[in-house]
Amino acid sequence: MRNHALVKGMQRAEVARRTGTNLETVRYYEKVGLLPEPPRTQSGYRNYDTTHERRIRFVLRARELGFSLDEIRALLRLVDERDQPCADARVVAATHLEDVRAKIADLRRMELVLKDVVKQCGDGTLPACPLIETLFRENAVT
Amino acid sequence: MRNHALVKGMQRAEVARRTGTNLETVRYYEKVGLLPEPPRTQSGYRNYDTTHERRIRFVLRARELGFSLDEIRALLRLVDERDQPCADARVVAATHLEDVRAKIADLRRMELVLKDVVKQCGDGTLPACPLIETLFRENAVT
DNA sequence: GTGCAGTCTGTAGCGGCTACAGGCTCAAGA
DNA sequence: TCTTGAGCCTGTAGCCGCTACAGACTGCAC
Repeated sequence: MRNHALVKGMQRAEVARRTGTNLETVRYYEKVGLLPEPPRTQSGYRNYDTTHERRIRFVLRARELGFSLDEIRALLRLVDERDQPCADARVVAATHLEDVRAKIADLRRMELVLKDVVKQCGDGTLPACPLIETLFRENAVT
Repeated sequence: MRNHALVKGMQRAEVARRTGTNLETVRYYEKVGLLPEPPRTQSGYRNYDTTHERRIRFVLRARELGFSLDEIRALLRLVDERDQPCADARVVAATHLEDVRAKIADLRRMELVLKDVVKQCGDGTLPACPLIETLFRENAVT
C-alpha cells in the first residue's frame, strides 16, 4: 500500500487549473511566503499535494474578501501556530471590515458627485460643461 | 507695465504647497504628460504660473473622484482641443460612474460576508473559528 | 531522434505615486 | 568674501499584487 507512490502530486499547471489561479501567481505566492515550498522531483519540478491546494484556496477566498497579502499572511500564521486563533483572527477581520466600510463611504461620495455631474451634462450639447467646470472648481468632493 | 516682470511665477515647492500636492507628484504629473512643461529659469528651475496651478487642481479633483490618470489625460485633451467637450467628457464620466458602482457592489458583498463572520466569531473564544473555516471553504463570497 | 509542450529561473512591467542619492544654485549671515 | 544650509535638479528604486516574457532545461509522444 505505501509503495503505491504515496499520494501522487501535481505540477504547477494542474494546481493552478484546479484552484482557478493564474500559473504565475502560484509561484508568486510561494515567493512571498504564503505557500510553503513544495517538494521537488529529481529534475526540480514542483510537486504539490492537496494541502497546497487547500492553502491556495484559502488565499484566494481571502483575496475575494479584499484581505491584503499581509493580512492573509497573518491569518495563515495564526492558523499554523495558534491553538485558538479565533480571537486574533477576528481582530484582523474586524479591522479589515472597517477598511472596507471606509472605502465604500469614499466611493459613495464619488458616486453622488459623478451622478450629479453626468445628469447636469444632460445630452452633452451644453455650451459649458458642468463636469469640467466642477473639476476646475475647488472642493469638488467636499 | 509689461516690464514689471510679467506675472512672477513660483517654484515647485510653492505650487505643491498651494495645491496641497506632494512635491514629487508635481514632477510626476509633468513626466506622465498631465502637466505641460513649465518654462525654466536660467539655472534650470521650473517656473510655474496660475495656469499650471489650475491644471494641477483639476487633476487633484479628478483623482478625488476616482478618475484614473488615463481618464484625466483624456478629459484634459478634450478641454484643450475641443470647442464643445461636454458630450465626450460626459461619456468618460458616465463610464467611470459605472466603474465606481461596480466597485461599490464588490465591496458591499465583501462587507456582508465580513460582517457575518465577525459576528459569528463572537468574542473569539470559540474552539473552531468561523472566519477561518469560511476561508478554507469554497465559494466564500458566492 | 526530434519535436514540442511543460517547467525552471530571474527580471521587467503595470498604476500612482513616494523617497532618496548625488549634484547644482541661491540667498542670508559672519 | 566666504560659508552654510536650504532648495532645486536629475535619475532611479521601492511600494502592492500580480502578470508576462526570455532563455534554459525536461519529459513525453511519434
